[in-house]
Amino acid sequence: MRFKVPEVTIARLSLYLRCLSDLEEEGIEVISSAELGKRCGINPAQIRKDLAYFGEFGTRGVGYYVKDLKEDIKRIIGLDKEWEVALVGVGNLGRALLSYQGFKRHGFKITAAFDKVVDEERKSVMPPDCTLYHADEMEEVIRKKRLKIAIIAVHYSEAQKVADRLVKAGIKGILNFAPVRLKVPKNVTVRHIDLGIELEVLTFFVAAKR
Amino acid sequence: MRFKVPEVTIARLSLYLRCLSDLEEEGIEVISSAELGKRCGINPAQIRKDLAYFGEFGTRGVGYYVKDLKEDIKRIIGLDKEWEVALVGVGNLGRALLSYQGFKRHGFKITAAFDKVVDEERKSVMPPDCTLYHADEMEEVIRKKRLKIAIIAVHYSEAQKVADRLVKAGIKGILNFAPVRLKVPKNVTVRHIDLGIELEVLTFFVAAKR
DNA sequence: AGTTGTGAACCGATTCACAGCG
DNA sequence: CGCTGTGAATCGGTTCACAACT
Repeated sequence: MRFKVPEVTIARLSLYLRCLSDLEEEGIEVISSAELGKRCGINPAQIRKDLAYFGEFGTRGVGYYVKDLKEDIKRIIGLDKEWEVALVGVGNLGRALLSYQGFKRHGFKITAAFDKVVDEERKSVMPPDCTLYHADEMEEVIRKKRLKIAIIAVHYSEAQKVADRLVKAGIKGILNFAPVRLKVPKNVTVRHIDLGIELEVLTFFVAAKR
Repeated sequence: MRFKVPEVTIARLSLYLRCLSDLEEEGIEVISSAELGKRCGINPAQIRKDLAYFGEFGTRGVGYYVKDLKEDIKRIIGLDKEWEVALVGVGNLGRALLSYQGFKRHGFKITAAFDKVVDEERKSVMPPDCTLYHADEMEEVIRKKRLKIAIIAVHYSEAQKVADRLVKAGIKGILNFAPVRLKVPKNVTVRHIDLGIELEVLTFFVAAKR
């Protein structure tokens, strides 16, 4: 890609990808940006601009070939191979993530989980391809397995420390569920999922409507 | 408030709130926007602008009184009272949310959970103040309890139907974990948490760095 | 004719820079 | 003097509108 691509563009590509999968299942082979836009609630010009960051994928006068565009977007995002992911923190949230079936569909697999406690209960919730390690082994396992993406699901008081260790071990992308803004080098990407903030935003708009 | 407030502003207020709580615990009584900005990684002018939507809270030449500002922001967001929340879907994710302790700290309490299946296993994971109802009772319970905020944690194929029912029952704010963009009337606020998209954004930026 | 790809216009949010005030 | 509050400048992303192309 020639220029800096905004994160929202990638988020939308991911959205288009899902929509294209649906279209494929419905047996639709060609789609215009106008129609795709209607389906996923995005302005058609926006769709064309998003794709333009990466090349030309459409046929003028026709539209986009669903199957081709789907493959192209997969390749752009980097979903043409499976990604192994590390999970740090096997509490309630961690367990929910471990049993979340959606990951596989997207080509992600949690292959290593870390916790300060390694007991039978936790071991029993591990899916087939995932091993539970003690937190002390984090750097070693991540290096050995060459993992690049990690999910932080620990208490917020630990999150920054965990992030520092992950980065040192070679992790380049972090999905953080702890309610703290992690500080990481710029060559590492972080996405924050903060339930508190989400709920408070809702609260404000609900409370305002009166 | 005089004008339309962007959602990001509220998200940041929520962030400031946390930071102010920390400051309070540390015994710091006054803080400048510059210092607060450094702490939570936000430009100081941004902080002042965000607050300016709602009034004047600082003292020129001094800064902001931590305790006062904290209370003011709480009041602005609508956190001066406790919010009862409905949860739809008691699968893995739903259970994780039920046991998530962070809600209380923010003044949220899940008081009603709904699922198509009402069994002993599910009942056993209910926290003290929360009752499990059959999905059929959704509208009735929400109306009776006057709930305004709901969390959707059902399969994506059900999510839009659930949303429609919630809106009809009087819900004004929805936190949606299902990977579909919900269509709701404009007087209803939706926040989407989409793990697939988050991971794919990470993937892109990680894959790009090579 | 129909739809893409894209420069130009637009819009909203962020940052700057300073006047205003304690 | 120092820091807030804010108008003006800037930036980045979205939408428009049309030329280019099939």
